Amino acid sequence: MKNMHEKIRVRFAPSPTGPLHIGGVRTALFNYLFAKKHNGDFLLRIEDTDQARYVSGAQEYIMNSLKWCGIEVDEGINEGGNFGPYKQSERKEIYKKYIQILLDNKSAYYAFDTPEELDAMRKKLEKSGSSVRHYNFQTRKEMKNSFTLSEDEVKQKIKNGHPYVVRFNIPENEEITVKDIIRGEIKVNSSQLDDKVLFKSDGLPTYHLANIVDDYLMQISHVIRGEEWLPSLPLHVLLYRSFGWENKMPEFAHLPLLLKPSGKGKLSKRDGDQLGFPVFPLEWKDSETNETFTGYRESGYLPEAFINMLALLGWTPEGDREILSLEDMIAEFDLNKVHKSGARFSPEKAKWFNQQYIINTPDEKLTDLLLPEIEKRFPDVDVLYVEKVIGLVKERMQLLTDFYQQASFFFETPKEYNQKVVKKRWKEDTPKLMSEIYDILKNIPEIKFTTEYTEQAVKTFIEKNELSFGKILNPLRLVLTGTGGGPHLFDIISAVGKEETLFRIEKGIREIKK
RNA sequence: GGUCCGUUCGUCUAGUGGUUAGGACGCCGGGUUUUCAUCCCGGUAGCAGGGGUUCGACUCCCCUACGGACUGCCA
Repeated sequence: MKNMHEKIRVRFAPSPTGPLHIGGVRTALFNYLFAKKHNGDFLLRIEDTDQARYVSGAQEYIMNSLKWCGIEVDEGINEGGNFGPYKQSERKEIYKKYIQILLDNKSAYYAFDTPEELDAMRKKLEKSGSSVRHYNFQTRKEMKNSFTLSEDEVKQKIKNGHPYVVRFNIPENEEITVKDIIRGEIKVNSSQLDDKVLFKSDGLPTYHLANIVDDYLMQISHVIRGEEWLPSLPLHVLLYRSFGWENKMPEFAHLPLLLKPSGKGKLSKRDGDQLGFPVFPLEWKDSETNETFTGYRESGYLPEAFINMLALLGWTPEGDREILSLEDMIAEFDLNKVHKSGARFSPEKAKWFNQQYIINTPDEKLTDLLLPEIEKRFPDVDVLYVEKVIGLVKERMQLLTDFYQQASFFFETPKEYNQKVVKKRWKEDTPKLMSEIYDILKNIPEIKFTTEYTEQAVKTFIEKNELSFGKILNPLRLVLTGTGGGPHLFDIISAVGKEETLFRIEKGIREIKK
């Protein structure tokens, strides 16, 4: 099959039925990577043909999510383009025109069955033990449609405003071979397919019709979507044929699904909050239930880490490299290297990616990201001081939000002391030793209160008195930070300054008791 | 139930007939840091099972098992 399209054009076509979950983000990302790799266009099309499931705010949420991820849309509602409108609810007239073509060439037909009648038909088939439960070449003979009703009856019903749908006339016993870039050739017999509704009684098309018409009209060259669409691929191919567009048919690639971290099934909306990790890129508030779902952004992930992690779920670049920028990914992306099987999402690895990115992000940039929130907690902080602190603690942050527990003692005197550390490090003679350190530090002039100088002074004291380093350094750390860990001790001392250091030592001696 | 898709360490994966089956996360141990983290070194652990094809199968074919998707006037 030759690709008839001179220009690569792909689309991400979500339904605004709620927040985009990370599987959707990955689909968008792969579309974007593929487009950019081949100097093509990436379009965003909103598929809102189901007004019953429409959720307000979802469309904006989708756009904001892509933006946060650094996925730039070339054509869409906000960006414009020559193939609009990019929202299906605004394309009603177009679909009406195209469904008529199918009706005229007998590829589609009218059906008048009520939901109850359809339900009864399916129940009956199930009860009879039949393997097929579809509305198809067989069962349609017993239902109310263009095959069982006379042409006049059909016309009359429509004229009288009787609700109807338009169904696809699937041929009987025809071997259909479809090609998927990731999975190769797939063969299906048309008798297994059902006469899908293409046009609903509310005057709007279903996904299948709208999708094919729009992809054709928008000159989409490659359809890259989730694996859940694979079963309807034969139907879509048949639709292209019925329109006579087979030579303009896009190529298809069905992406493997994202699975739960443990247990069965694909990742779902609920998993995140139950298992303690986000499934949405951005925070989402459900306006109906007032529930809030956390997002990667709010949890302290860097977008670059987030998309890097996502990209490697189902795709591997050449070589052993795992840390890749968006540009790297574009350069390396290859649909043929996308896997066939579903990938289990790992929160642990997601954190690891984020940590790598935090470590490699310049202090200045991290400061920009964190400053607004830091200022809320500690008003009047000095920007340069914050930047310095970030430099000292960033390698022990997995999430941006870890900053507060890692660095609070740089901004405020410890309120309490970790009892485990107290027990282990605070001995009988510690208060006396601490007060000696107090005196030493007190004698250092303000201007010489640097990391190097204070360190030298304390070490000299230790050596002169033939003490162990741990005996001094550990309790000193405790009074300064309240805990047993953290950056280099003398970096902390010089950062908080002479006055505060002395105050903390004095406070520690006074408050810490065994 | 039916149709289709899939199956390499716990997880993400490399691997396309001949490899000591490689890497990463996690976990464990060691070193550096007299702290924690980072970093470095080492260890742990895998081709779902059964038949073929072949001189030779993780790689090709079939069956079974398991997993997944779909089976709506939802996408």
